[in-house]
Amino acid sequence: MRYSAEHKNETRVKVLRAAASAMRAHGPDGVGVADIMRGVGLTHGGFYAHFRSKEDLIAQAVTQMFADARRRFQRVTANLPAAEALGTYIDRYVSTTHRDDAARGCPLTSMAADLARSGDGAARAAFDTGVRGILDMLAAWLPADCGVSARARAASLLAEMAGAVALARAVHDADLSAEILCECRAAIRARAGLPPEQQGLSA
Amino acid sequence: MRYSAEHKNETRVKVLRAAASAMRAHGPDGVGVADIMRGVGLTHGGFYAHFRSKEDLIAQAVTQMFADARRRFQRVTANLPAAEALGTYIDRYVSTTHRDDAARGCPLTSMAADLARSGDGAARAAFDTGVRGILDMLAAWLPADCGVSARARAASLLAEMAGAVALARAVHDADLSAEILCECRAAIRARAGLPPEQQGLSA
DNA sequence: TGTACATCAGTGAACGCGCGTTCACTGATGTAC
DNA sequence: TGTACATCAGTGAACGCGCGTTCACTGATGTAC
Repeated sequence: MRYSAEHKNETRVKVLRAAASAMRAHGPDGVGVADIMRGVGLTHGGFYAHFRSKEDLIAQAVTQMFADARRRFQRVTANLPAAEALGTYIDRYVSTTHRDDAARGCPLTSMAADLARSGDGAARAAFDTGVRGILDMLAAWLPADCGVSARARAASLLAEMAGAVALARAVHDADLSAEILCECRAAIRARAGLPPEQQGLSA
Repeated sequence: MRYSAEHKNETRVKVLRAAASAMRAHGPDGVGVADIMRGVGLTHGGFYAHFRSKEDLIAQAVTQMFADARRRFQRVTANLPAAEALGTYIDRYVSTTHRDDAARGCPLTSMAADLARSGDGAARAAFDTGVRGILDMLAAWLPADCGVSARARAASLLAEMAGAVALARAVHDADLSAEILCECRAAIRARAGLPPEQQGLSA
């Protein structure tokens, strides 16, 4: 069946979004081409009308993941002043919600190890671009402090955020996992110059 | 050929060590049973004389990884006072050496994402034990500060250490990777109450 | 002490299985006349 | 306007391949007599 040009692009984007979600949840090697196509209501054979290979898909999906995460976040922080946007970002990042929803979360936490082991230059380049984007965003919200540049503080805060969520996901014990998130969130807020979270909002 | 009881155990430990290295470098799904056995000079069929399944091997290898990392570290910090041991731990952890040698490094950075996706209860329990061990070790070196418990500070510092190395490994650009390690190491040392590193030691 | 047998770590061929990829085919739609 | 043809997204069977696992077998050594 012949389809319009817009139809083809719509399908491509649907496959890309499905891949970006599934790969964040299960890793790039944890999802098959057939799984992704089935999730979009197609069969695996059609995949190669849109992507040269699975490697090509992974590289494009990495860009898609950062775009997804950024869009979701900007929907919440539009027009907030710097301190509030930063506080919102930290609280949403270092949360049980983010921990439990890797499919829609930040690629840093879910994809870093897979990409570190991968020889796929395009995917890694896309990852670098994504990391720089987040660092720039954080640095723009942060004033320099005690002679440490905003950029340096951004790198340090981002590392703790990503590490906290990665650890909280890996740890099986619910109390230990919650403890890690809670302590890290408090430390990160303090380091970012934000007031402590209000008590009583969480159980 | 019949072998002595010690021989069997020696083989088991050799397989376990080889698995612990290879899995940290390539992920548990990135190494095959046959690869590991070949690395020890045996064929794949003999594997099942030592382990019930690959899942069983992974769980035991996780324990082995933490033991390996701990032994390597204790060799360097034996009998050091707390502040020096802590400083040594941080400097070694957040380093290009550790970044470039995942096979002999901390399982937190290399295995967290894989275990988070895994349904293997035994492996995850072993990981929890390992995380608690590192947290206890760090907490013992850290005094409480500003009403924040040593344990809470340990969790926060460990998250940044693990996150920094994970990011530095994933990022492809050498400058960005080095920048992340350098800034995070400085921030972590400062937060741990240690003096800044001496300049001039690194190029 | 010497002999016959049992044991069992290790071998290597074989098995299902799922994966990424290929390919001949389909058929609705765009295009040329 | 109507007709013949070309296009190409999508189908589904088939392919090689590597993986985890099984299994009949080997043969040096421990054990029973």
